[in-house]
Amino acid sequence: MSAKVNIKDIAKKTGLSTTTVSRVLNGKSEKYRIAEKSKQIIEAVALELNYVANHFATSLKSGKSNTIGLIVPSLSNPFFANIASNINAEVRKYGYTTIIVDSDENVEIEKTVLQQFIARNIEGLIIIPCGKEMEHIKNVYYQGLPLVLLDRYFEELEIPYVSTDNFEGAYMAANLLINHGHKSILCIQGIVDSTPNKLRVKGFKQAMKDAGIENFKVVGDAFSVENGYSETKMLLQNKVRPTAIFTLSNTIAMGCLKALKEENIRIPQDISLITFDNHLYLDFLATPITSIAQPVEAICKIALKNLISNLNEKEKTVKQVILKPEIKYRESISNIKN
Amino acid sequence: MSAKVNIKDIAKKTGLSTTTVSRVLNGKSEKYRIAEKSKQIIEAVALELNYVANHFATSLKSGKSNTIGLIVPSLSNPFFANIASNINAEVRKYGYTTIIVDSDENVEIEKTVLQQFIARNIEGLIIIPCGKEMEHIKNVYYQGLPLVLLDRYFEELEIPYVSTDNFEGAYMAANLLINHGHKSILCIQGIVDSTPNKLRVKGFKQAMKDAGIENFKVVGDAFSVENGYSETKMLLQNKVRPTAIFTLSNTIAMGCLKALKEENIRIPQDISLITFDNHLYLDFLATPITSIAQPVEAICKIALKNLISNLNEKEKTVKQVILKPEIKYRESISNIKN
DNA sequence: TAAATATGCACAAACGATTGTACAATTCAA
DNA sequence: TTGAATTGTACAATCGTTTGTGCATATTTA
Repeated sequence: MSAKVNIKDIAKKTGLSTTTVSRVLNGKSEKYRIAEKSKQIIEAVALELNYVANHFATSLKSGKSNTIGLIVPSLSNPFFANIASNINAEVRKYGYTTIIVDSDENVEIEKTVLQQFIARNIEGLIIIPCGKEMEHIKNVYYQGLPLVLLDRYFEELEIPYVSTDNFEGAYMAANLLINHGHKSILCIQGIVDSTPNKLRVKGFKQAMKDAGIENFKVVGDAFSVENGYSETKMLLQNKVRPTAIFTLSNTIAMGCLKALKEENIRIPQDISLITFDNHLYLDFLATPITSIAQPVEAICKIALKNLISNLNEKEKTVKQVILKPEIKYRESISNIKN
Repeated sequence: MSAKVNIKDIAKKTGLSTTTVSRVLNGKSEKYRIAEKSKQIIEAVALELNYVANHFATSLKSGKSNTIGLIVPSLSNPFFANIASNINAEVRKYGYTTIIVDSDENVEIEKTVLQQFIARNIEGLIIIPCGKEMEHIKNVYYQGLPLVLLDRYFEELEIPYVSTDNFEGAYMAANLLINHGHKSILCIQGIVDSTPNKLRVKGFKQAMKDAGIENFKVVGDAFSVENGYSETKMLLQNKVRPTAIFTLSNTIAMGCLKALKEENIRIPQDISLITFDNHLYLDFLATPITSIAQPVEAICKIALKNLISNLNEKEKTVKQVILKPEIKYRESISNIKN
């Protein structure tokens, strides 16, 4: 990188002091009564030399970074990628810059990134945690860093979050199956210890219980395509199969689909399927898959509004928001009533 | 944010100087013969106070940021999200941190982000440009910032890039259609001025020409779902329809699919379809869509290897790499020969 | 015309970390 | 016992900005 121009270079070239240069370049020429002529000269030279203020120096001095950090567990998951895209656009509206990092569903990476973010003086943090540990997040929160959890949160903490009503969503999904006469259902779950997963499983079980159904199973352990695939494969080894599957994420559904296809199991004739998370492609599948859609845009907007308001005020208002999911009715559930 | 601990706090608490603290914390205690006892005390206190070095100060002093910037046009496009995820993981292996930013297919945002990256002293840049302008990218490149273009590049410049053989890919795709007897083909393109688009269109046209077919059209103007949708909708207004469609990206294909479905056009019975870009879900569609797969992982790995080698050496070696695409044969093309 | 006010700008300290060098204290050799 | 060598640490400058304050010079007022 060729030597970058700094404020000193401009000062030298214009014959003015760095003070004056700085003031002009920060739009404070009025306040400090810099002569119009000086102002123009400085601006011209800055333009000519292609000056860009060193962010480190600025931030070091001001303590402000104008940056919001975003940690997502995996950008290759369209659900999270979509969130990242939304957050990115929304953050820009507020005049901040987003730094997005992918933690790869790895708590250690998550911790490291958190440290880096702190070292970079981020002003606010939006995080979709891996979900296995919370100590490090709790720490930075109590140290005063404004943050909002997205999607995955920790029920027992007072940290702000915006998420979907996972219990309700799962309950709705299970109920839909039940209402179509399904009495033997398999639920393929994601990360066992994560709150959304726990609540989804809880909602699922509650629906089963309320309907007096005991023939159900919950398997799996990751929000991944592989997990959906292998669990479905294993399922299909058995002679006795459930009549319906409920996958707790779009990635799991994708893996499930793959396994079903390999074994030539048709949806919904041979088995019914419903999944958490919506996506455009679900409409175009061999059988469009009924899904529980999370209000992603609203989640992002609210999270950011929440965060920004905490950024500006010294007092923190803790807001924990749960939004209602919505069923996208498609054709993957067969009615087997009687 | 409660006052962060700095090196001074540790110095005060240990009764040692900031110099000594800094040296210990940077693993230079050997070099400067810091007493083992001092070292242990400092390390203990740093741990206790939860010290994190201020990245701005460090970088300001050293001029190093240990950061690679990545600009993608849209994270909601799975193709780019996937690249981001790959790059992120790959960069970590080299000990750097990735900062990902979404330019929203907006050149102005791209320019702004570039400035911010420079202000943040990024050491290397990977960029998938919006594709409409190149001046700003050219400038930073010639100022000495190591960078690699991904996917979209500029043929006439000597800037390094890694991309797919777009001409070849499109030629293969068109040829596949032709070999199945198609003589009336519609191509829905993306951003008209972008290199990949131009080359794909060129490959498409060349195949047509080589086969002596003149009944083809190229329409559209964006790598977006909307573009695919509206172009297909418009197409379907006509009485005379092509027998096949070639979409130049997965997003366009998605929109096309939507329109076809709305109009109850079946694939491949009523119309055949082939698309650029591969994705897992293409396998599970009503009719699995044949696609031209780009070697995403390889692209990312090579790009990064390329970038890192330029990071370490003062001399820049310009590498422009074109990788071969691959056809993923699925069931969306009907044979209408004779 | 002298005093008061306004105008335009620069000095120097500070942000937090790093580092060449200098210096005091300890140990060693003779 | 004294000078040399070794050991352990601190001083102070520096990175590029920002900013409170103060000092000239110019302008206005009476």
